[in-house]
Amino acid sequence: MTESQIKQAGLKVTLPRMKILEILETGGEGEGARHLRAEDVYRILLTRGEVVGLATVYRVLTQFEAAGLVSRHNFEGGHAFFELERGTHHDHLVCIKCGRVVEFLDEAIEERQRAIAAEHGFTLEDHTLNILGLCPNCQAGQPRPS
Amino acid sequence: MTESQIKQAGLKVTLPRMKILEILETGGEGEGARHLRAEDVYRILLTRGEVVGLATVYRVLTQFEAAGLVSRHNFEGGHAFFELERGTHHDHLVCIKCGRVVEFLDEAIEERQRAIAAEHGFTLEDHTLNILGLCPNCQAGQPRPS
DNA sequence: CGCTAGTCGAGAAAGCTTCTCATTTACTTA
DNA sequence: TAAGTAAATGAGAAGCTTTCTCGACTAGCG
Ligand SMILES: [Mn+2]
Ligand SMILES: [Mn+2]
Ligand SMILES: [Zn+2]
Ligand SMILES: [Zn+2]
Repeated sequence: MTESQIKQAGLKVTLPRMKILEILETGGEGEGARHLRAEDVYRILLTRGEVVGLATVYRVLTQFEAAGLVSRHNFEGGHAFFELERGTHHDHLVCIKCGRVVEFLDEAIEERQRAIAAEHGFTLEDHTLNILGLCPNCQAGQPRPS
Repeated sequence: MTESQIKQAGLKVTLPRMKILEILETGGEGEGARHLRAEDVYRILLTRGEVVGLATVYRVLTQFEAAGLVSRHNFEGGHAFFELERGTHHDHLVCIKCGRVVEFLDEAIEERQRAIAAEHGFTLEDHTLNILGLCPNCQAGQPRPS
């Protein structure tokens, strides 16, 4: 339940926080867009007539990240994407044309990374792997912006 | 030789371009810092008393990238890093404390990525893999900013 | 040497993100 | 339920990296 997640994070249960968490859960509109920019979250709130400041969206997303509720990704292009943390690590396949994101997990790659960090005497804290290419739609005709 | 590289790219051989290329080659000062931000390149130029505009640094780095002379990386934290292109692809192990960068190439990982893109019907255009952790120095006592 | 397209530097501007601060709100206590 | 208080909010200013604009300058060519 969303309320308890916020409480657990040591944060007050406020309307903006609940709305933002709900948008991250449902992906906003019909689309199940799991990876949203702060601007996307803000725009969805506006569409619904909710009055939440953009500064609050950034602030809350950053707090949720610190609390482990969401994770932040820096795909190519500068702006950060946020997604609800589901406890299971995964990496991303990103379409460079329409932005579609497919998630995957490959244990062989994970294992090689652990080995590589160890070989160089590094501790392994985190990693980011993004595979960039064209999705099936975009290889064919018109991209459906999905 | 640096001049011919610039010419080959279809660019005029100008002083700012040669200086910037030279900095990317030598890493600026004594340190062989192979991964530099635009700001770093600009600061090294200033240190040497060279008068080159920051806009020119960004413009030239972008041109070099388009020409295949340098590659651009977006490690965590927003700003881009540039390094001289040596023709051989590699990924990066980055120290989250001192910023030290170690390069590596793992054919098993490369192969798995090709397979994953194919499984999902994506073409494989590019990928970025950054392993984040603490380097040996930073695990021990004081980090030497190397 | 002179032409011209390409390039430069400086400052303005853009675009994303964070900060400031007066006002409002959630939670605690009575 | 009514205060009291610390936390949170919203609007706009500000910060930062990167890009754009434009008048001045220059490399490359004949
Ligand atoms: Mn994801
Ligand atoms: Mn490198
Ligand atoms: Zn696509
Ligand atoms: Zn280190």
